Amino acid sequence: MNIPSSPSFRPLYDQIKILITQSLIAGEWGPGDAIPSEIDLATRFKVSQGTVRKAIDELAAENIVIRRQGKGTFVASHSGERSSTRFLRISRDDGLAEYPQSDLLSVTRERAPENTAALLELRNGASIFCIKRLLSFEGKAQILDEIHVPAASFKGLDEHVIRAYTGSLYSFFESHFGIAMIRAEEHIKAVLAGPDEATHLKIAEGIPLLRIDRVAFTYGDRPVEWRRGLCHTNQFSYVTEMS
Amino acid sequence: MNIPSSPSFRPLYDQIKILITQSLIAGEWGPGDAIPSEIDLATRFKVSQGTVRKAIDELAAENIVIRRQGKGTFVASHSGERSSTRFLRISRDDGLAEYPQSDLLSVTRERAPENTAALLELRNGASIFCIKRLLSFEGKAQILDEIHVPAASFKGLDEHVIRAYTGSLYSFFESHFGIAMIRAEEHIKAVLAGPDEATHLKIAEGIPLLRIDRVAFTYGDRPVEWRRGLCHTNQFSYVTEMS
DNA sequence: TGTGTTATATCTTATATAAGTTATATGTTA
DNA sequence: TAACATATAACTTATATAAGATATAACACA
Repeated sequence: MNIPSSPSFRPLYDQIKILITQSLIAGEWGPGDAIPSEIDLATRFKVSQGTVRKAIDELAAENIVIRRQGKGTFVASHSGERSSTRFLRISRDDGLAEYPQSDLLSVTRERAPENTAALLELRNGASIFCIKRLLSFEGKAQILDEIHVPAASFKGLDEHVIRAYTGSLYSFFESHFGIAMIRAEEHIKAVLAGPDEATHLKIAEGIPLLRIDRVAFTYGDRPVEWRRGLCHTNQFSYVTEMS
Repeated sequence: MNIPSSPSFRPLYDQIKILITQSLIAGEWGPGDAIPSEIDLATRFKVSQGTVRKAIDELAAENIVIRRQGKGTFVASHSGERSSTRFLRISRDDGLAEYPQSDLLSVTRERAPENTAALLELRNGASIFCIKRLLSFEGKAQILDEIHVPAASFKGLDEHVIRAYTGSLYSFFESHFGIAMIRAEEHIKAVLAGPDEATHLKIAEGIPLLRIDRVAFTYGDRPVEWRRGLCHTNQFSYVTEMS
């Protein structure tokens, strides 16, 4: 029990939310799975259905779970048609965002420099994987990505397993490593294409690009990926909404 | 009443939400005002407090109203410390986002070209105001803005009234024209500084800039502003979050 | 192929208690 | 008396429970 007004006071529904999140962390239910019904959870946690409901409502608002009337509540996943573009904010100026073609350039194992280690909350020099890839829309290269993940959490990752997988990278992370990305922060700047970008994106040096830095988090706000994307925005835009 | 399963079926709380929104459109309560208490609204709309609560919950989630325990529920406003940076996604690489200094360059009355008219849902050639300004952080010019609003909704806008106002532009729009911005969509590209940008931002031509196109909406998803910002991202980033 | 059953989330109402805010009344003290 | 502190009351939203009706989906079975 919790004493109201005590410094550590949390409403019941918030405690339930934490308990559900802990089960997600523990892997009791994986991405795509149905979690127990509201009534079952209410029984399990010895609270009313309404309290469970409020907890699930908040998790649904954060896109951690998906509610489907009549079916149940499911752990959010990056697999599936709609989910694959959930974290992809680049779309064609004229129309809709289709998932791009991904071409793997390299997968290397490296030691995390200070900056990367700090962002991923690792110690300096921790082992990380660095994935380089090229995203193309309709055959035209648009985004050059450099993706860093802690090796400890992605054991067994190499070029072959990535190539063998068809689908988005986050969907791959889910199915092979049980790591679900639920939130990301991006910092965007405008930069000029250097020799490397020019080669891969088949553009001239000095063309302006978006440099999109992202830190992605899994359950419990644990950072598990840092990436830098260089994006050619000739016929594409980075789209976002605010309120 | 509403027949469930009919094509136009809306849950009660959603209908209440629409009614509250209509009162906002009608100006029954302006930005910063308290709306009636949940119990008062429940009486007025002849539904239970819980239903009103759910409607207000959603409006609060959309940042249309702000709930304050013990005080009441207030119409969201761009006035005030925290609110002024609500739509400002540019922040210093090292730290927090302070509200920048604004230097007005010009205010002109123009005829909306096709593109602008479409975005603002006006007829071609409709009268619009065009505001040009420069935003500076700590004395350093960073963003060159070109802002377009329909003249019909912003009667009496001119250089003098803008200059006379201290505070954010959206706060000004609220207090002088009763127009509250509640949502915005942005499309971002990387471009090169041209002569005009170079002059105002005090940079060389060819420096990469973010080009941020925004359409902002008021109650009922009515577009009332289109702006293009050109932003120098040497020491600043465009920051965004997704989930 | 239907048709009913069951399980799920969703919606609506009702009630009660907790907790934050403000104004007012009531002291208490200088 | 005047200034200040404290208690109380009245209002607000926030939290929690309960119960019933409805919408949607899946499945068993005739």
